[in-house]
Amino acid sequence: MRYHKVPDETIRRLPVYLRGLCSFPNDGSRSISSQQLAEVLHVKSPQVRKDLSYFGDIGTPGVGYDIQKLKKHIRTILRLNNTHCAALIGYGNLGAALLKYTGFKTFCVEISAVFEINPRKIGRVVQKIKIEDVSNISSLRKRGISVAILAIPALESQDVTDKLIDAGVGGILNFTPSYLSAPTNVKVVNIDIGVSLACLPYYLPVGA
Amino acid sequence: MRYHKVPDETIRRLPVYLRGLCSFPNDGSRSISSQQLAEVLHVKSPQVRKDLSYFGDIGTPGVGYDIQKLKKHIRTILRLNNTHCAALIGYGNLGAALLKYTGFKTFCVEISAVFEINPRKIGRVVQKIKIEDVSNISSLRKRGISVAILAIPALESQDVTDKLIDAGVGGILNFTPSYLSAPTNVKVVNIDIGVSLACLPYYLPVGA
DNA sequence: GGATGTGAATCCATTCACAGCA
DNA sequence: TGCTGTGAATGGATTCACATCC
Repeated sequence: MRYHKVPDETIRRLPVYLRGLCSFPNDGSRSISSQQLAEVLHVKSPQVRKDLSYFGDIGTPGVGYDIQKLKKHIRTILRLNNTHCAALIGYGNLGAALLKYTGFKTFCVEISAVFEINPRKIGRVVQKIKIEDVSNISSLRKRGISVAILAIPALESQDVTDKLIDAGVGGILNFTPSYLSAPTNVKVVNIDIGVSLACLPYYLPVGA
Repeated sequence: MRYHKVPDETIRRLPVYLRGLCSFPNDGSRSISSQQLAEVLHVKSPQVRKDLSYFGDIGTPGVGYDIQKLKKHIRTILRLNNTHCAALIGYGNLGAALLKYTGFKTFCVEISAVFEINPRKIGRVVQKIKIEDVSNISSLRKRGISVAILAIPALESQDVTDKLIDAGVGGILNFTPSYLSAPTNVKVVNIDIGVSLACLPYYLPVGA
């Protein structure tokens, strides 16, 4: 296929496809069509085909996609072949929940370091991980950790972000309600829980 | 302004604008321009203007937007004038964190009921709320609760969703990694934590 | 002068429709 | 025949540029 910039939206759907494939019976047929996959995930089949086509000819015309090969292919694209270690910044209510969250396993991502500002929490061992002072963030580069999850109060978010960037972190999952300023080579994905909830009442039928 | 369908993206930005306005000094100038607001929130100023223009002439040419009036206006649009009560389904790690989450206050949304499947948790009182059996979900309609937060395992998600819809819930914030089938008059907003994290490695510089 | 509100233009993503291959 | 891969068409949302109004 000729060169095309891969849309962010496509990248975002690849993990969804991967999870869909993982939940597929491994024993039965070895192949799956774009239509079958689309049906399970509630997306359109041309979307699946176009998304995958950005990365070369992965499927077989007349047959479909080999399930195992497709899984491997998506993992390779997303760089999820070998386990990624992530740093969790902030061990408050949300941080603690994220540390126990099991939904990262499918994607071979694992939280392997936890940082805190609160001195009372530093040094505690949680889920076999010793909570470190945020000043230790600078050690992330030599520890090979380049992904971070930010679950701290908004006020400190930019300070800590700067530290993360200094430490060579290239991807940040931001749970704070702040815009994080970062260079273009650092990817920030925002999850704004408050905003997501605040949208709902708008859609309620009038009178409810 | 003539009739135009309001894009979902616009609705999603309104809470962001609202939060931005709330953090603005209340004492100083009474007005704010689209440019000032855009700067704080890191969006483009024509975007702010177009978003707001969907709802009539809110601003004053040559002056800007009256901060207090704009806040009130956005709250009215989003139906956030009076406090909305929300039901939390699932008191696991994530559910517990969400119950303590303080980021809903800005938007006048408050969790006022908690439901669980696990009998060991039912009856416990957390944050002054007594955890109820999921079978009680049917009581939501007469309790005037029409928004729900779903933080349960994927397996049960559709079953519980059906219960919520039966109970008249019109908006669901879905933290499960499943597609929820719902009628068009029920709004589902998805937060897929695993997928959001799984996207990050793709953007890392090669070799990292 | 200065900032809004908005049609027009642009950009981006989704969907279609079909050529080409197994 | 059946399904992929893809250029073309469509559909939406963002951005521009300017007429309009305080």
